[in-house]
Amino acid sequence: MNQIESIKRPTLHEELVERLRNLVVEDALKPGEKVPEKELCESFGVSRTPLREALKVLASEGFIVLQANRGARVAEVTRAELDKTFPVIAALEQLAGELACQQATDADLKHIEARHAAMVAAYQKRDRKNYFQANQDIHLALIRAARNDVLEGHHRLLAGRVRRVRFMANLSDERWAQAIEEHEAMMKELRVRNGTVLGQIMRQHMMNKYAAHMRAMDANSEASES
Amino acid sequence: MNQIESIKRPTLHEELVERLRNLVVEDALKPGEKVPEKELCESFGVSRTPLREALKVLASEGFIVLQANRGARVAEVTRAELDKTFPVIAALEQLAGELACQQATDADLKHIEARHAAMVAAYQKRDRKNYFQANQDIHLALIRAARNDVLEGHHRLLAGRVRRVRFMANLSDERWAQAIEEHEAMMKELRVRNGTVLGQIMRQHMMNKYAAHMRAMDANSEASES
DNA sequence: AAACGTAATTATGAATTCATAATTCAGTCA
DNA sequence: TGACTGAATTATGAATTCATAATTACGTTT
Repeated sequence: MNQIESIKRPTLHEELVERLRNLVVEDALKPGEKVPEKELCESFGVSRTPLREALKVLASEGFIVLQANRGARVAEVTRAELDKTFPVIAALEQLAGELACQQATDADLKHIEARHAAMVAAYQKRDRKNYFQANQDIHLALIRAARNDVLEGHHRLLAGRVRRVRFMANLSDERWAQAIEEHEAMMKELRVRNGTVLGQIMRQHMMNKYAAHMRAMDANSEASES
Repeated sequence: MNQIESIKRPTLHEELVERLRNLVVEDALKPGEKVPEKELCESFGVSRTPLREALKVLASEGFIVLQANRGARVAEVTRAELDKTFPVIAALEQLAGELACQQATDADLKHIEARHAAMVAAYQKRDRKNYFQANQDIHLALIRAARNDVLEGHHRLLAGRVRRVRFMANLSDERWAQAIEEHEAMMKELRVRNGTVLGQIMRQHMMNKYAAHMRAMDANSEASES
């Protein structure tokens, strides 16, 4: 009998890790804010034990910070931390690009082509929402196509840490156009399965994205300081 | 008043994470083995609560595997997993090499030179123990010199996962000589702070190490099967 | 004797309880 | 009035307790 659909009743703490991480990534819990242990227990209808287990895991993933006897706070995403994180993400994306060219199935390529077309269409309509969605799909699909779950896991963690920043990224027209060009170049290399070059482009693409975010952040903080 | 030496009394579960991880990495707890919750509690003199919190963290780091209602087992390090892990480590080492050339202090360089000399000396005496130690020091120092704690953290996790394999690696004479050559090449680039090339060499060095391990493993399993 | 089913035991997940560190707040004194 | 002291309150870390799932042991049946 083949696994119909293995009945998975995840344990409470696993469920909680998922849901709490979403609260952080989705920005329902704001950076620096205290994680209200008691209220979360009540709203989830669980006792403190599994919730605290989940907090320990979230802390080891870097989403929250534990202070002994002083509870948990949502980790701040500082400029310094972004400076450390983006290069690592970029390096992983490079590897993903290389592996994807070796490992991707025809179905993978087809799917990525489709999402790429959708992304370009969204760009032409200046439809930010669908652009972001398609963009994210493409990056995820490329990671997946690399068929390396260790890579995928570490990438997901790091990407989660900076997701908030990506959300608020209101990209400039120039950067938007440049991003599209970079994606076109990526598709070109992916089609001929040139992993080395695709990897290089993906890495550079991520670093450009990073630089654009930093410029936007600096501009913002200057504006608010004036 | 400047922090004299902030009194850090780590919480029990933090302490436990450290010590349990060491048990796994140092191979005191063997892969596939059940993690004896009760006995560990007794030997550490703590209750189940902090120990189980620690287990959750170890699981999220991939060192152990939790099965609902069936306890924890030490994660197996399968061939498939090594195939996934080494390329990621290699990619991170490449980044480390690049950053180290930008960020390393003179003290860093001096320290690495010293450890390199010690490693070569150990090689000439065919002193495996000191060779391994110096080798590990060099890799760690290069990572540290990159001054990127996100990179360092992820590298440490991944390296921990495969440490066991590295231990049992009884490297061949040819591979040993080749490794020394690669290290010489690394030092050459580090001295002139050529990050791009150092990164490439470090990545390739790690992949060669991986290939050597795989050959050794295959040879071993063939031998035991015959 | 082997295989199945059932009861007893054990181990696990989660709730609760307990001890103590941190915080709040009231009262005192400068 | 404002800063400091110390009691009261709250929150946190850890131990204990409880309910239940999993495993083992045992007896029955073929």
